[in-house]
Amino acid sequence: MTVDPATPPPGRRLLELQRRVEKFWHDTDLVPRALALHPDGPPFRFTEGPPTANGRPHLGHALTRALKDVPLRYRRMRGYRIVTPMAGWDCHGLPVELEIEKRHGFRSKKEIEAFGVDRFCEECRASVFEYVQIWRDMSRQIGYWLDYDHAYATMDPPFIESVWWSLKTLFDRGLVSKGFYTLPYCPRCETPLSSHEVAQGYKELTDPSVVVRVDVSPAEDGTPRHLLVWTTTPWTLPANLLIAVRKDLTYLGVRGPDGHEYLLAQGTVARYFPGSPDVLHRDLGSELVNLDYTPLFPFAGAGTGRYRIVADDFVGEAEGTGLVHIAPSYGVDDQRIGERERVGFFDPLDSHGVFTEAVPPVAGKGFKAADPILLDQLRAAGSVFHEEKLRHTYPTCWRCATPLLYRALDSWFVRSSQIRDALVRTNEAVRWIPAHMQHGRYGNFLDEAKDWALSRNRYWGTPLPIWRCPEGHFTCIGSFEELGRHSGAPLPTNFDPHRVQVDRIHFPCPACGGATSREPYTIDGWYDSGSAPYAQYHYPFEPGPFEPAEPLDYIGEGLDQTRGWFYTLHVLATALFDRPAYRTCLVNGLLLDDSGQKMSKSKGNVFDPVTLLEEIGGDALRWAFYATDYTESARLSLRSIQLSAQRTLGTLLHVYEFYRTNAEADGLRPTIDRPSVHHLIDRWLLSRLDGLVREVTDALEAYETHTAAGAITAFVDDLSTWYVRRSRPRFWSDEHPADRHAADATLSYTLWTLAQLLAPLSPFLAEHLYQSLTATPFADPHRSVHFSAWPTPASAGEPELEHAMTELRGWVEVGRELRQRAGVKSRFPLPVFVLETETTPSFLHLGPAATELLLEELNVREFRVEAPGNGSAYPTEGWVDRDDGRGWVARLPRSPPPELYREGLFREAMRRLQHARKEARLAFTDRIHLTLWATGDLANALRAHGDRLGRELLVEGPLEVLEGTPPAEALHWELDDGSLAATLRRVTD
RNA sequence: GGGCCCAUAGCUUAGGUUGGCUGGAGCACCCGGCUGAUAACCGGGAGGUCGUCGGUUCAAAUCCGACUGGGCCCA
Repeated sequence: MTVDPATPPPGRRLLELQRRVEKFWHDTDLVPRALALHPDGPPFRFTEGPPTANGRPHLGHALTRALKDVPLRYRRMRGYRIVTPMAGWDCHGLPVELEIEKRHGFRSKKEIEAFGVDRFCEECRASVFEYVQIWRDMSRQIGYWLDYDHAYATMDPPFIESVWWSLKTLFDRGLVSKGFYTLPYCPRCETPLSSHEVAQGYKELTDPSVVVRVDVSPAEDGTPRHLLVWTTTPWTLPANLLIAVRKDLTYLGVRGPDGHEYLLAQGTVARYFPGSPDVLHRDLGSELVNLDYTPLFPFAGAGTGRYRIVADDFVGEAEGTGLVHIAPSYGVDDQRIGERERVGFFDPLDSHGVFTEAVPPVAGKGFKAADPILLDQLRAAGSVFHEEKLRHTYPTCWRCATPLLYRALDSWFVRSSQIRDALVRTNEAVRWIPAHMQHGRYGNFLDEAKDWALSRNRYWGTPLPIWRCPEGHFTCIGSFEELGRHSGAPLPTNFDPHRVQVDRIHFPCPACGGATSREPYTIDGWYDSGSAPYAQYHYPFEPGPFEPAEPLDYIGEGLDQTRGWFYTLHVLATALFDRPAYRTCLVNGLLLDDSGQKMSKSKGNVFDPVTLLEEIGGDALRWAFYATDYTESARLSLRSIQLSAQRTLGTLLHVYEFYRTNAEADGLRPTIDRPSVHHLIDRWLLSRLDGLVREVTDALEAYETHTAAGAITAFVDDLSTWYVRRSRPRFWSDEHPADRHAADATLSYTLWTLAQLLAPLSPFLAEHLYQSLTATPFADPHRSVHFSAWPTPASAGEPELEHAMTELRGWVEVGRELRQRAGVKSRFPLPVFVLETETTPSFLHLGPAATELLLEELNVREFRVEAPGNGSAYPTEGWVDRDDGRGWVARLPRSPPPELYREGLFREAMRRLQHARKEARLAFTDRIHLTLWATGDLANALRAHGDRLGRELLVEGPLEVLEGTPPAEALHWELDDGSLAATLRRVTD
């Protein structure tokens, strides 16, 4: 057997073995068989958070999918039945509609309606799965095992019917109702959005920041007086109906440069009047209430015709002037105050956010475009007191990036605020990872749970199943059968509950008999995905694994789902079943690039996971994700990803290659049963291994993937750099076949166990290792690491042995340091290593084998422990020492005596000759003819150890060491003590 | 303005819940070694005000408070 001079790098080899493993899984149809394991095992309930398959996956999706996969694989190996590993896809909503709008160049709903809502929806349906193949490929490459052939889809009629069932259940409990609410509204999509949609779209924007002056009646002495009012949305000024102050704030009347008097809150004066301006008046806010002012833009039909100051506690001094302009149509507080003061609403924008004729100066202008025009007009009128630009985060539409506006609208709601106490209570039963989510970010959010804006004025979504008659009676429909019953004829068997079909259905109002029509809304797509735990099984219409009393055992998604899926699952589970939706919720942090910036398309710092996986493979990427605590945001660069693969997985592959090379040479079979071992280092390794099994088990029980990976990394390092390095000669020694067998069995058993521990973490490498350690790799479709049971520790381990070994390794380090200081290479044996101490080193209790290990590692002939105080026996010239100041002094001679020096020289020569063998591409077993030329001490050294040299280099016939001039074709080396030359020829039989 | 999280070497980080000997690793760097794993391996060196300030304590990276910086969320 020859050594392959061009072994590919670990990254490449990981990818190659992944392909081999994938082929095996594919050819044997292994994945579905693995997913169906343990049909009688205890259930482990899980629901896949459905991604939207009409967009490409990004790296964050790969992260979440890898992390979600680990507990599922682990539980399966522990004998659980996963209920159920069903993939799922989110199909409805604006993202899909937008793609179709783009395709046709539509810019408004009018164009969609002209095109035909039914055709539009058909195109939406057809495009939903545009990228599903890329998603499946990505999931396969990252090793995220789900049943993709039987995935649920939120647009499937059975899914929708379950959603209708849940809506009706909530409706009957009074938790779904219609009202006038101030909502974030996208003028481009012409629909309101929910708070969790808004959360996705905050952006840095620059807006005008303006303080306008509003006239009030002059002071008694005739000095003109003005209120100072701050706004960043000048376009709302035409809709102003009131100005608010806070009762308990002090307001000052300050003399301006023009001599006029300006009113503003005391705490804000410094912001607009530098120095110490004249204070003409001092009033409490309560004294200003009911003061009339002259509106900046008085428009017919607006308000009550009287413009006045009111009081409200939401006013503060932190920003602006402490006087707040109130436009009841355009803000949550504005609406509340407007309703309280009974001034009505004035909303001069149409559904596109364009001003109507009600505001002539800007009629036909979009609300944002109106800002500069209105400002010009105010400047011309002398009403602008102060202006600047303000950079702040402002909500934009999460899909089309249009700035949103808050406006009061008629819409349908889930009254989640009514069940706030229950939401808080059920959250107490959730185990959040990280734990601070429970009462931190998520808990705080629940404490202030607002009503959930449910209806969308859109087309492609689950239609709201509520019909209304002219009298205003609402009928909520909870099943297709019920709808058929109401309409007097059963629905067709292929009934599709989307618009427009469902809009065509009318029936007599059960209350008054009037003709009903469906409320023309679709619902928030987050309601669909929040329904997945029951709707994926068409609950309650078909028998299935869903049990109303049982939360999911586990879900996992990114932090961005706090107000998204985590929330809608929770609201629906609490409202419908009075329990949490999930017992354990894994929340992973965001991905940042190597400079700590959030990865986003606009910054151009995103990795395409598909390309990345093609290059480095799933295990390498997964291992990069395990490098840090996933609950915190992770910095990733291409380099860091490649490195983390190299470190543990690459080293492990090398260890396996080492094992395989030796085992193959000897025709040995791997041992997968735990060997009974006697050799010290074998016992040490198996004790370490038992400890590792415990550590990894504990970590995976606690969902601490990174801790499990870290423990494996540390173990692989010990395995490679101590066990294998220290045991190497045992693997090819013919002198002690029993010992050789023990080493072999220990290593193969260890690799076998490692394969199982790695199965949840790096499923491809684990399978490769496992298969390679069987007699017939990739041959038996019923053998897979992913069918195997999770390993259990075979013993309590030998902690004192592990501890003593650690100490021994510490003395090795000290010894090496001394060697380095003495300037003696490891190849030159030294006579003794002395430890001066009162305490017996613990490794001495392990018997002679431990000392032997130390002697070999340090290449010294004797280890001696002496009582302190013998220091005088070691004159400083001949010795180097290290005193740790705590009663331990280590000593080493500065140089070897002549005989040992010659042995070192001999080993120097050996090493070069062995290298030459390899260069000549000889197999370990090839015998050679060898002639040497050497000078000086070197020649003596070679002659003195000629037998050994001949034996180890497999020299046939007599070994000659000549003096004089070697032939030109000989190999040639210059050593410290003379030159060496050799001719070397393979014996051809 | 409010909330949550984070801050340890140039970079990635362990340790922190339970305060205690000289704060561990890996990558990169410099020097050296090894050679039946070879695009691998081993040792040594240099590199740390453990973000800043204050408090508790015999003793603080660790506990408490404030601040600064970063990230995320909300208003």
